[in-house]
Amino acid sequence: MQVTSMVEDPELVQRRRKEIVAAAAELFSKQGFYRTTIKEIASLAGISSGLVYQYVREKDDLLLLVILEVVDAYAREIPPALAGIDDPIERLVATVDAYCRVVDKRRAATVLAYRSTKSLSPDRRRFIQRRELETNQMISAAIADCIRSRLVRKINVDVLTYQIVLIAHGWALKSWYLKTRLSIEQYIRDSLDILLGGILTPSGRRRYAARKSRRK
Amino acid sequence: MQVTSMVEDPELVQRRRKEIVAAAAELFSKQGFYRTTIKEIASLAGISSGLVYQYVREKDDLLLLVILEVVDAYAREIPPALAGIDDPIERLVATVDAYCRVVDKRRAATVLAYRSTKSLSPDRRRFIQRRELETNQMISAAIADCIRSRLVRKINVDVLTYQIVLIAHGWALKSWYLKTRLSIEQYIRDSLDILLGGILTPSGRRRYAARKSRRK
DNA sequence: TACGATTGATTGAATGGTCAGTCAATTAGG
DNA sequence: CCTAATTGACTGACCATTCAATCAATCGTA
Repeated sequence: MQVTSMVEDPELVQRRRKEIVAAAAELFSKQGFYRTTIKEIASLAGISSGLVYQYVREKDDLLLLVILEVVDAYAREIPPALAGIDDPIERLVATVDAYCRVVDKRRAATVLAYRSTKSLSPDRRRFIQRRELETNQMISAAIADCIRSRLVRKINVDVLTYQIVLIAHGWALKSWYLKTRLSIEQYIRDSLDILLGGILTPSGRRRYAARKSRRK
Repeated sequence: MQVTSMVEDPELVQRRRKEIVAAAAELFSKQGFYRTTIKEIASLAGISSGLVYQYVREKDDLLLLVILEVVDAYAREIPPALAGIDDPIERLVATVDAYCRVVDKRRAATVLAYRSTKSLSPDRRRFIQRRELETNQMISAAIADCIRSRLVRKINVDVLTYQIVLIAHGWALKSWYLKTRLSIEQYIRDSLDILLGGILTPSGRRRYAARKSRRK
């Protein structure tokens, strides 16, 4: 599970790993995991191919480290964005905003995570998924808060949480289209407008309510 | 761009390709593109490895055919679900419902499409993206209809379209979590409830409106 | 009808290239 | 000098792709 290194000096291990993982992230994002060779990674990191294996046991380790980087960035960068915000709605908005911005900063890596999580060993995949759930937990908490204060009605928290996660990830996954039409600011604004403003007009609401009672 | 075959008889080509692509889809979904060998595909399809190359020029062709299958399924199966539905809201609901169900039937293949589209040549990737846009067009049309009839307010159609696409795809992408907690029927119902019912309570709406005017 | 010739499908062994991972030799710094 | 870090040539496996050989079906002709 843990990735082990042959080198003793922990400071050196940290520095070198950072360089290697950065190089790996760049190449994996651009070319994909399987099309990237250790030689390429090493040369981009400015070291020899053999040295990589002093800091990592196998190529798969690099994939784990790269994906972990992304997932941790989410967990690391969202909380500070909420600091000092009390109103539940404001917190929810800030969460969505922060999540989208973290993803925006790491679009390529986010897409990589989607492409490659399945290439991890089952153990490691589960490990990443657990981390992902921890991030989602922050979103769920913000939603639950809103419900507790009666600002949001009792919708399915899991489903809304994933809608938000997917809105954020969607900015990376579909950036080939979205980026040609919107800035991240507009995307966040319009997404929140749909989510919080609701989409129906008063007459739409009447129609929808009628439909619902008909279905009963 | 087109995938060519060495075999003359078009009937045979169609039958064999169907077998080969089905085998490829199954193995690519389970093991990923790069971990799957032509030998495995051939033996699952009940033929020799050499024969595969009579129906396909290279391994990459198989990936294109497999992904095309999925994307086409969307375009093929959504329209019939809308037949005879006139009310714009009902059409929108039916579109979301149909899309989610198509994805549900092809969860593994949908995930595969996300994992592997980047492994296609740029030309082929663009080709698939164009197909995807055609599918999205159906969703956008349903939304635009609702707006035209004043049942939905003037939200950003592109953004809402992608929210819906991602809700549908999300069922496949996050099925490792969602499937343990919901059935597809519940997922569709709860997603629509959030989307159409809106999430805010009256007091939430007041709060949100106040926030918006403050921002101006 | 019979049977050699032709065509096209099919097989699977052989080829060639690629790369992950290893290790003996070299370097640097303490 | 030691010792840990570093190099890069090397190895062994693996696998996409090719191709010579086989097989089955159909055709043409007597």
